Amino acid sequence: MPNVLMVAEKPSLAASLANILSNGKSSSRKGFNGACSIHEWTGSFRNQPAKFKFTSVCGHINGLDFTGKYNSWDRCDPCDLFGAPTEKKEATPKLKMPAFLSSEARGCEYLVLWLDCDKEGENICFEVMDAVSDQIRNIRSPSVTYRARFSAITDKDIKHAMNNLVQPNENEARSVDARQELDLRVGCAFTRFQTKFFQGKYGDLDSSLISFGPCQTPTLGFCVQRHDEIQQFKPESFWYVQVTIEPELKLDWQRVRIFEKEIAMIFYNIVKDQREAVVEQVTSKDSFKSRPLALNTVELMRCASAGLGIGPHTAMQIAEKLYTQGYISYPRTETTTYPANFDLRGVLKQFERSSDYGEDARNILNDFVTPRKGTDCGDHPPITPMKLAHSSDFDSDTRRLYDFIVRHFMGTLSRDLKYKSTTTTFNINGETFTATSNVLIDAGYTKVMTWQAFGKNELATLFQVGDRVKMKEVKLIESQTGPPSYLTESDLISLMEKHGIGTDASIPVHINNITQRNYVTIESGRKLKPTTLGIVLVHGYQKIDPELVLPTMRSAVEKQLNLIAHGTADFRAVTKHAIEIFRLKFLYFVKNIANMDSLFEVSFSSLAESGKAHSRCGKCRRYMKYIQQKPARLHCSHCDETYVLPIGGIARVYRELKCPLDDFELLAWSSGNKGRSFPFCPYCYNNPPFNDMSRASGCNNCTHPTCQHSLISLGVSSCIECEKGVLVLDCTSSPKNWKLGCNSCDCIINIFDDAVKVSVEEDTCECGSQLMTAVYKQEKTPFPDGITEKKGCVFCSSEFAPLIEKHKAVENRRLNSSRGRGRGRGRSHRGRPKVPKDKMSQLAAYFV
DNA sequence: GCAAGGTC
Repeated sequence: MPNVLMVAEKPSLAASLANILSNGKSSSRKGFNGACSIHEWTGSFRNQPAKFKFTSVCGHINGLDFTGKYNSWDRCDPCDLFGAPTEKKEATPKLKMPAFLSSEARGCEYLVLWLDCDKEGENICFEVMDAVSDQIRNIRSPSVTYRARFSAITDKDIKHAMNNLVQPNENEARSVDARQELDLRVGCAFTRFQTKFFQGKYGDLDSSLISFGPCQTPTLGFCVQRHDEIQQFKPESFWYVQVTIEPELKLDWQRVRIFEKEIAMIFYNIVKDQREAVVEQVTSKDSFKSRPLALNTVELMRCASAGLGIGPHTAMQIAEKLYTQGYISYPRTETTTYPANFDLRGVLKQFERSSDYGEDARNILNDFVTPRKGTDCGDHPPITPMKLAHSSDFDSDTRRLYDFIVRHFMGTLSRDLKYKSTTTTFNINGETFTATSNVLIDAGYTKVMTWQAFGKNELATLFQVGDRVKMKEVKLIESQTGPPSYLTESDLISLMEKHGIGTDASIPVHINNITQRNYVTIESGRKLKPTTLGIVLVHGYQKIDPELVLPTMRSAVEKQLNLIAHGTADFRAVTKHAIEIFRLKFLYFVKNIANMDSLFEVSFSSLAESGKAHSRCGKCRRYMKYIQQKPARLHCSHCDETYVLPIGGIARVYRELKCPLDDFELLAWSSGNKGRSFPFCPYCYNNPPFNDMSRASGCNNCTHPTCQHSLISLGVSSCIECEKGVLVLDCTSSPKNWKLGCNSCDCIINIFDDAVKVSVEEDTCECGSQLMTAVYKQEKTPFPDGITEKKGCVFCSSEFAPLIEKHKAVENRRLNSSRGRGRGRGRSHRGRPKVPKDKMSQLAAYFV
């Protein structure tokens, strides 16, 4: 019997598709990666009996990244990224997706791809084929691999797809490859360039990363555009005639308002001395407010933000949780219409006995209305409740979001809100005024969606044509137009959706990004207010190349990519062309960065004027400034050079000692009390002097043969906790505290408390460690017979044992040492490197 | 330390 492997885009879909195709007769087991399940049954394939295996991936198997040095910010020019080699890497290594798929494909003859029917899904099809090609022969053959095309997760649609299998569309898949490549190259090049440029110049930038992206930047652009409208807004005065009649009712003027005072005065004079208003016309009409469409992701995010004050990122996290706990259906969908066979009543019935929703649910069941027809995007059914929850099941936000989903669902099955609108027209000496009265006829869906309830404004009196109504007061009122408010998050989501910026799944990510990067802040009412940094960036792009921030940029790129998807253009040609355009844009941006910089200059303070004098520069001997804001840096304003410092912790001046190589004053970095610490030279830290010393190294990694702070002078033994580290004597807080610190991991061993001097000797113990000497004052010596100085091994000498803090770890090492010794000595990077005989020739070889 | 797109 042939074996057929079928793969869906996510575990939940594999389960429901298997259930449909097996008529509920599949058996399930968990896959070895812990995330995916396999559903198996026997059925028929191409008119013969076959064994089916249905499993899934978790989205993309691979992601795109640069190779080797192109991932380093320091080892390549951002401009090189437009031509740098790239490679596919496992998107989530811990899922072991390729290995999992390959293992499940063993023994299978056929592959049927049930990935989502969009371009990303088509791309994942080829990722899956690639992953199983070592198990299934001729994977590219149209009689081996099939593609199921389905537009709804219904019995009928899925079985129809199974009976009408087609082939995966390579063009669509390639268009996604092109998008990935373009986004990677453009995003990383711009991000690295502008981050380095501005961080190297300004001390008070409140962002450790100044990112650029084809989605996040236009998203920020929307927020800044509104900010600009507010800034440019000029209030205008206007006037209107306000008539109050008896009984107390203010009428609406047909001219609404007039922007010239003199003209407004003319109308005021016409009306002001009148005593009566004559009713000219009374018209009534029935009006409706539509019940909502079934709920999709974007609408859920909009409502959560605008109605519940829950941001889209959080809203989706909560929805995800509600989904995995079985309270709601799958929360990521664009579809706003219920499938034909959806058991709407069945869902409602679950709420019949609820104290919160019972009465409404029963009313709706008794007066069932067919829901409105929305759009079927062929992905997932709309978001609906799946089972009744008790309010004690959830925290406050979860409860509110669940309540919204339940009420929205019931709202879609309710009647429209119906009301009667009556407009009365008054004539006052030739000027027309009106009064409108709305009378509720049927609250409809607002009975459940109470926040949309109808604000009544029924008139106390009903008028008839010909009535003469007594006027109480006439006023000429002056007012001013007001500026628009900042963009609400809900407005922003709508704008992104309209311009095709991001997808339902990535919209919250982009909004989150621009807040995390300090480009916008979220104000009350979830309004997005751009920060100085956000404003300056967008204005800068507008000065240099407005297309970089235009919302149409994304759709223009999509248009190019669609040429690939439709097979009308070659993948290589389109990608090459698009990359070249952005490369030129990048070069132009770099060349004209001064235009953006002039805006930064006004808003931020330069490194030279921020920070405080700290330690001396080795080149000019002047004091450099210490900028503590992240990322911490030293800046020499005379040499106009910036040196980055270790992340976190503090870097203090280390006894005014100097690096023998470059004359820079040494600093002692410390991550905090009892934490890691080491001395370092700020110049060497940024520009490693030796080939075997990597960037961002302290003196404890320096192979200078004679400097008293180097690894050569102070290294004691290989680390007891990690593979490649060396324990180095750390004197930075001596004589208060002596310790051995690993130059690679976090391992710290406190030694020789109260000693006045500790040193590392030239000779070694038989265990391979360097011998050490500890000197104490007479009154504090721990050694017997009043001896104040002793030489020995921190691991082997019995009189040292009580003076070493990390006994347990040390013991472990002892146990290991006999095993590890030979190995350790043989490897040059382990243990303390031997001091070379000819120091000068060794030194010469080290210099780059 | 970078993008955007899937999804866990």
